[in-house]
Amino acid sequence: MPKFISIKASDGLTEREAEYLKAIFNLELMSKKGVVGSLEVANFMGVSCATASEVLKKLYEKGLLNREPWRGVSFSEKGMMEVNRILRNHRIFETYAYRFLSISLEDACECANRIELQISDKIIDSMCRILGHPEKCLHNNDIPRRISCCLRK
Amino acid sequence: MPKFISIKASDGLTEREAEYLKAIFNLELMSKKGVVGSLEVANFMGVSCATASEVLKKLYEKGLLNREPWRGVSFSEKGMMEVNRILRNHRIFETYAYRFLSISLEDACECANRIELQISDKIIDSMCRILGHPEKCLHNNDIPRRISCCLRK
DNA sequence: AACCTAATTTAGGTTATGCCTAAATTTATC
DNA sequence: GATAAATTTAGGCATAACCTAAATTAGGTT
Repeated sequence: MPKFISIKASDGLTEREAEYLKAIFNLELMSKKGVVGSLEVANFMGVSCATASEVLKKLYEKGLLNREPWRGVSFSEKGMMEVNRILRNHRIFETYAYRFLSISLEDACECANRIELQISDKIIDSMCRILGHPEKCLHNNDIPRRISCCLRK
Repeated sequence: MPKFISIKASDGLTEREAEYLKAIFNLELMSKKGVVGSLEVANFMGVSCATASEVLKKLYEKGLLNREPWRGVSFSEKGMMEVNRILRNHRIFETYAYRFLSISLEDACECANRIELQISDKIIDSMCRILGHPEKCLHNNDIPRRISCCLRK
């Protein structure tokens, strides 16, 4: 009879895996080929190629990435949704903290990084509504919408 | 040259260790003896005595608990500060989410549990100020103060 | 004082994450 | 077609969180 129920991270994604997803997202933006290789990920994350390769394989096995071995990875439908959810959480929270809690840009961003995986959809949607469903964050990046929240005509 | 700096949890406390700290806090409140034993912790956390004992020892080694072997543990100065910080974060966030984000009590509490370790002092202090430095949370528990924030005369 | 029991601790083992180096493999280029 | 660069596999290591089984200790009983 455990009286204490432990809280799990989102979707069986570890903190670290989420960081890799964000790395891949950034690299995909910059890259000309439509695909991201393990070396790029390794450099970005500061780990060895072997490690990067393993992680990419694992994220593929979790259905978050498409993978052509020896060529590279790209986001699957599911992976794109996941990374969008994380980016949305980050950017809405950051914007809210800046505008309503008088937190500096850097501090807001730093804290967003730490909670973006754990914070609940309901809270982000509420912040989003209060902010008027903004399209851009403070760094002028797009804020992904959630359909059930952002029905801005 | 890592371009990505990973975010660490507070004070080298793992998520799980923080849960144990909160368990000990609750048990200390309820207990008549001034000390909490491994069996109590084990039951509360839903783990074996052996596991509880190990964790208590580790938290002692980290300076968060006083420990009299074969008798039990209590909070050290440092441990009390840590658990107060966590409770403060939880209770301020929860109250803010309920009052300003129209989140239900249960949802607010559930999310507070997930972010209480990661959220920054600055954000909690800001929420605290906006709430007018409340003394009690929604469950009518005391909200620990931070000196630099809550100078309520 | 010796005993017994219940609580506690130690010892040794398991699984999963996240990393590594070194060795193989494939792709691409000259 | 050889060779260099990128990628992957194989095998290892450390740490977190657990476990069971075996010791150890404290406290109450006779």
